[in-house]
Amino acid sequence: MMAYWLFKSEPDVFSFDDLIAKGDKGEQWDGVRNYQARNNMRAMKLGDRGLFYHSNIGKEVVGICEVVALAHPDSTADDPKWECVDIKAVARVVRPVTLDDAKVEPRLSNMVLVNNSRLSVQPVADDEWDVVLELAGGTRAL
DNA sequence: GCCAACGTTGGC
DNA sequence: GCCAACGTTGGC
Repeated sequence: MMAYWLFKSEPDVFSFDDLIAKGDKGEQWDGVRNYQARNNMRAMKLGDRGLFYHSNIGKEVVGICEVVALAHPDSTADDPKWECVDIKAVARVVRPVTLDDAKVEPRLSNMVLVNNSRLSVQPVADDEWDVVLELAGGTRAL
């Protein structure tokens, strides 16, 4: 049974377009040094889907990604306790869903994005996922 | 660029 | 094991 997540990235460091450029192999989601975020990645299964969110610039969900490798040690960390999954880009959203959109949508009032803006890898509830995609007007192929 | 919120570190 | 100090994130 598929779970949903949200991956946050500063687009001037690593954007959704950068992930698209990595192709089907995707890219390891390295650099996470937060236990909650790491634990979320440990809980991910192959095929789980995620919202790709641009923080700071845009502050919006711009695309959908998929987990293509289970959690493994982060090659950029000196300590093997830091793990990460690999993700690849799957689709763009038709219309980006901004943080403001999420804040004013009552059905998203419990969303982690709205309530804990600092967590960089977050779980997304099934119904929240549906609402976000509805606000996005669906997805389109890459 | 500021600062609030949060997480981590380290002294006690 | 508490908590003050510090560092980082990310919205504004």
